[in-house]
Amino acid sequence: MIKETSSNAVNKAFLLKSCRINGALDIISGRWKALIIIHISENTNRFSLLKIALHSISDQTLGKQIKELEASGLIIKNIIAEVPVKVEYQLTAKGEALLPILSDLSNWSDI
Amino acid sequence: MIKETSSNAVNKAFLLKSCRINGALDIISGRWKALIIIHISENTNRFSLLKIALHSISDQTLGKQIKELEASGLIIKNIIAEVPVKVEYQLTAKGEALLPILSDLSNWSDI
DNA sequence: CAGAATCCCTTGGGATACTG
DNA sequence: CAGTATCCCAAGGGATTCTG
Repeated sequence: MIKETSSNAVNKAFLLKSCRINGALDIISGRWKALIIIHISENTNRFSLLKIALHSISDQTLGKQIKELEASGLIIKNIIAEVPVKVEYQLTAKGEALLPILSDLSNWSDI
Repeated sequence: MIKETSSNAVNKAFLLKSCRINGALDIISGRWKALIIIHISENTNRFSLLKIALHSISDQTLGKQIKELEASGLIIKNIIAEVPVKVEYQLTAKGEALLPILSDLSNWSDI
């Protein structure tokens, strides 16, 4: 058994960190995901509103990206039983927590 | 001419911000880019060292990602005229500025 | 209105081999 | 050592059409 040196500990921590960063980037690096999150945070929170806001997106693509964001636990959908049916999306706590990071990224790209 | 209402101003600012976020994500969302930046920041700063650190990467892919990071202004290469030639990469100020954001992302993905 | 089904096409990343 | 050249494949995203 190899003794756990501090170097090993650092490497493990580093490895873990690396994995998490890639995971995080996987979650938000879809072509529209960051934008969708920002829009929802500003109450552009319905399918048709998002479609207008992201004017060059197709139904299909918007649907997919929304689904993936749901699966990642960043947004949840509220189905309001009216006729016609109405659906609103909102950010989860995790989704909210992403907002300041996106803001940092936006500022960073100005450097 | 439409008068510049505060609503318009907000929309413009929002649009600008959106574009920047997508630009930022384009820059760092390559499969290996965040990892390469972190490794270089910890002095894993040569082609062969990076290849070892990212053990499942091919020469070709590593070369491409490095080139794109250079083109984005996140890293620069120092060619040291020895025989055989030696090349070291280092982060630019912009590259350095990305590190805390990547750290935030890493922490965020734990939520 | 809010999507799902199907089909298609571009692109990112990988394998292998070669070079200054 | 530090790459480049060529070729290839899977997958993400788009267009169109259809539905509860």
